[in-house]
Amino acid sequence: MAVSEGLAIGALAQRTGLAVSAIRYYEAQGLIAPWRNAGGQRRYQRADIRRLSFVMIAQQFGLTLPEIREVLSGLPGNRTPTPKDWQKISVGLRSHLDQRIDTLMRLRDNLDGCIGCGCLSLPKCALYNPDDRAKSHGSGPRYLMGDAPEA
Amino acid sequence: MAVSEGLAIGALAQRTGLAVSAIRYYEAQGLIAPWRNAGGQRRYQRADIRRLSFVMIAQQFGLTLPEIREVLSGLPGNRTPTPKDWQKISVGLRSHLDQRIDTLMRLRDNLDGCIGCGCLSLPKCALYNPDDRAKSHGSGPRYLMGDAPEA
DNA sequence: GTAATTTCTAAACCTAACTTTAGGTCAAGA
DNA sequence: TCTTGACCTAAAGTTAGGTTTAGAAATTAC
Repeated sequence: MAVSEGLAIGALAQRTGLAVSAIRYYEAQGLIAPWRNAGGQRRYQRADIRRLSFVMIAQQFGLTLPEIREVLSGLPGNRTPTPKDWQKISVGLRSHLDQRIDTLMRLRDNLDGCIGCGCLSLPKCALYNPDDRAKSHGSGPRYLMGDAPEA
Repeated sequence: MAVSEGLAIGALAQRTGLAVSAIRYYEAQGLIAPWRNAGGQRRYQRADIRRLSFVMIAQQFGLTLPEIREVLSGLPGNRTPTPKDWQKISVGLRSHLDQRIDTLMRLRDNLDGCIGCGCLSLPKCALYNPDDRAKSHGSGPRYLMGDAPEA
């Protein structure tokens, strides 16, 4: 009944649509930091709903959890973030997204060229060296093109 | 010295830039089918260089290995694929790529709206329900939005 | 006051796309 | 022929992003 006992993890899960296990996992990854009540259970602020929403959106944009943590570190630590604060860090997302779109459009253009010439033969094909490393740490052949482990 | 003893796996690896282990893995996934020489070693056709190139390119486009296998099944099985054959299956890639670009552009537009309003609060935010399931089986919260396991 | 929920931690499991390791076989050059 | 380097298989390890399980403690509901 107290105004500010905070949300239990289950309640936060319901509000965000995330699984309880996912929320705990995000905490382990440093994306969210609840406090503990007397019994050792996690309690969250209402602002954390928004924080997790941001995490989910950033994921749709293709950011990894470490990247999202980085972006979130742009929020003030000493007070509840304002809409202005959120807008500020959202701008970073926008440029990330722009880059991804650029990359894909470049790939598409190259593919158009290749459909025309039927090449697809290495190393002549332009598709083969789209000169961006955007995909470098995703899936796909792990050590392709200079991304090899040391030694 | 025979004209057609085929490429050993190491040679194919060098031509494509793939790791030997990756090529064996692709075989296990049904993406490529070498024959065996008398000693049981894998031998490849020169056309397989192009086949693996296609695999790598399709991966950059975001296709999974099963999807790539599916696309490759559009090639003739009884003869070496011609440039025309490659062009034919490349068209499918083009539409896949178009979809991905569309999705991202839609996300970007929504983000622009959200930067304006500072919302990011569920479930009002448009970013939250970009009404496409493109991301559904990628990474991210696994059972988000109706993608739950049975029972 | 007790039963039913929630929550807790730690550790194991999951998928995709590979790599690494271990123990042995094949092939090519001197 | 002998030796080195390439190749073989099967199984285990890796990373990201979580989920599942097990056993115990806290909370809530009646």
